[in-house]
Amino acid sequence: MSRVDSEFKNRVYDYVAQIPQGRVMTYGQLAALSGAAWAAWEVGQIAHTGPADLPWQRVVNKSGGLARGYPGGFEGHKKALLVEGVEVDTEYKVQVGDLLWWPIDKDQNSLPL
DNA sequence: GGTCTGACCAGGG
DNA sequence: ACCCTGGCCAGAC
Repeated sequence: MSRVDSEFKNRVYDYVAQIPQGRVMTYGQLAALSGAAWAAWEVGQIAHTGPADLPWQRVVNKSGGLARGYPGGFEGHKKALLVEGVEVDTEYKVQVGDLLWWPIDKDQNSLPL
């Protein structure tokens, strides 16, 4: 069995589904939370091949950069984010420092899962 | 079966 | 700040 099994995938799906509108998460973050910190790349593949009804536009890379392979390319990704009220600069990046979502409530220090 | 690529990341030069 | 490398894995040829 592979080290990145369907369990990992399902966790990624769960986390992505829980990202609130207007916030973002990173690939590495999702990978680490799902139990495979080295599998950030896998998360990208999962995003590419996974269910289209999940808000993949809320997933960006560590620098806030958008995804090449998003349907419609950078433009498509940018548009999808703008609809949600997320500002995207001319370099196709978002302010990840302000918008990054973390499933742990920092104030209450509790886990929603 | 080997080899290459990829919606990535961290570290070193 | 840039470019390169190693890491690890799944899919496509």
